Amino acid sequence: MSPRPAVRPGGRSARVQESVHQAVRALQAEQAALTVPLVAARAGVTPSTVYRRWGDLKELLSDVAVERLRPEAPPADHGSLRADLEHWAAGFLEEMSSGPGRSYVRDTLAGDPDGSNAGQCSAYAREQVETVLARAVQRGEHVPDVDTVMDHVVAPMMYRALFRPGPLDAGHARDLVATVLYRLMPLP
Amino acid sequence: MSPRPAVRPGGRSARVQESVHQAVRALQAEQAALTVPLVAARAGVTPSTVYRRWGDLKELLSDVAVERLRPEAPPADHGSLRADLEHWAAGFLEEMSSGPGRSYVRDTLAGDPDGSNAGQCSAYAREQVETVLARAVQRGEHVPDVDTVMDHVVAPMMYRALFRPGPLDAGHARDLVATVLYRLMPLP
DNA sequence: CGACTAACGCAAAGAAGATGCTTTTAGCTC
DNA sequence: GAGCTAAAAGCATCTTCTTTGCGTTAGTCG
Repeated sequence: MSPRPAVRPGGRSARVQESVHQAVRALQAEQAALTVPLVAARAGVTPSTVYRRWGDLKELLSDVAVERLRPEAPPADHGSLRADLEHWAAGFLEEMSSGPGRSYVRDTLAGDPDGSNAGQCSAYAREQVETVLARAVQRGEHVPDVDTVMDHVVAPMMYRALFRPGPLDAGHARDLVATVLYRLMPLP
Repeated sequence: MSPRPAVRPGGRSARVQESVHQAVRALQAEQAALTVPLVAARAGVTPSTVYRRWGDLKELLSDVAVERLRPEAPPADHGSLRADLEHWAAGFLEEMSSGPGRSYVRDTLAGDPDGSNAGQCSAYAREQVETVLARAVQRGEHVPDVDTVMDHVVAPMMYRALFRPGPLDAGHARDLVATVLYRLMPLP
């Protein structure tokens, strides 16, 4: 969340921010070296503008990364809580354990002095889970607590993505969902 | 892990590495600005030495951070699996959610291109858990799988420490342990 | 529509990072 | 344990990034 003062969000400021973010994404896509002067040049902006608004490259990367982690759509409806959760969890694990996904999460954490971007990242996942659970409630299903899902489905996947090298087993997502639904569900 | 080539671990190299690590810790303790030249000066070494061995500041910080995350002693023995796990988990949460602890974990992740330091960080926790479980087996207790504990106790705590701002509830650690022991234990 | 001010551009100064070459010294062989 | 080899550290220099003061532009509000 940190265009530093976050004031004056309209007009030129907004254009500059968008232009700079876009420049970062472009350079990342090209595997190019990533420095403030290069980003600024690509964005058609002077370096000092970037330094003044973001402080340093890490914070800029954190802002760009958290933006990329924003879900593009609510989780698909597969007709049941279990199916919804399994599909969403599989997709989440896929994204977070991919090369780019790992980078985005690490960038988010790295350039985030006050933890607000990390919080936002977690909030995105939480919203998705809440959507799935709310839908299940509408169906009359018995659902677990959001925090239970965060602790026992989201957290284990994120932990493995961050702390374990190597590709992740997709079956793991399914197992975690099954564990929550059939062993951790509060009594009806 | 990564003094770049990691070769020649004796003599001068070792002294330089220790001296540089110590300089980083000293500057961190003083809240001083942290740059390679400053660290080098404090360590009585030329900056180019640091650049050649660690590549950049982030990697150096990662190495120092993972070093600080190494447990100093095996978990205390409190006479039962539950007590051992609860105490260890409480301590772990305390450490990871403290200001410095959070920084160490973030530094570890940030300057770790190949994920080896992150892996080491996770391995430390895993060793501690294994020690607790092995002791319980010796006592004849029925114990959960290490991976189950990692997924449902360690991961949730780490997730909250990293992604949620604000202090953490110590009772949470206890709850997670109870959940694993009484709801997720594989049948005897 | 005019004053106010946040945000940007520009340029210069200061600090950090990179690199070729030399010197030291750990580790190995005989 | 003396000499050889090459890894690692020192040194000097050059490049690049970062910071900062000041003038200008352009949203915003009365």
